[in-house]
Amino acid sequence: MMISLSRTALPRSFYARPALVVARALLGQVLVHETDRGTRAGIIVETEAYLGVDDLASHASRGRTARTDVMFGPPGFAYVYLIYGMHHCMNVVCDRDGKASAVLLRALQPVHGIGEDERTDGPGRLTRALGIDRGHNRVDLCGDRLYLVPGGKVSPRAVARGPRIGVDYAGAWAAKPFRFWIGGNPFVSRRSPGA
DNA sequence: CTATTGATGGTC
DNA sequence: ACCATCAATAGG
Repeated sequence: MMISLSRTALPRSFYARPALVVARALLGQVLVHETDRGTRAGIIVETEAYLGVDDLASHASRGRTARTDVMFGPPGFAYVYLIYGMHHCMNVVCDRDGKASAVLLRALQPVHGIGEDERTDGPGRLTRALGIDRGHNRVDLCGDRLYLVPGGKVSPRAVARGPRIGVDYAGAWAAKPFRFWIGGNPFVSRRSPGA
């Protein structure tokens, strides 16, 4: 099966919008990674929006550091970091240059190059299944190794929302419904009601 | 089935 | 000291 070429990748203008808009729009799109060992791809079925320096759940709220620098830059780049010493999380930088917002990719529906028994629900499993690690930090998603291509339409009725996972420390920001998933899709993480 | 815990390392 | 996590294990 042939997977789309990079020239069909979503343009930078797709990412140059507020994180909440991009988080919703990412549902149904296809994440593609061209690895040395072949192409791996999956449909995005769960995301979380991180809004900027005021969002206490966002790494950007601690200021611009070597780690968070990419979030403050132009949209359409990957922000990949290691969490709990073991798992990588992949984010997509969005909004305009200078606005530190991003969307965390939390779950995929396997499309190509992913093992039958391999799970893709949860941000750590997602990156492992696609072979994404810290070396992909700052990668341009408008390039030809790691990018997104358009997928099928997701009905607005199918989109579910809820609070983000694991951000209880973020005060009032923790309760805001900034997580999006495709209701009824069996590949969303099991902490998503209606999954 | 749910709840708890241990592994593990970069960031600040 | 703190985590945008996961898998294994213990408990009901």
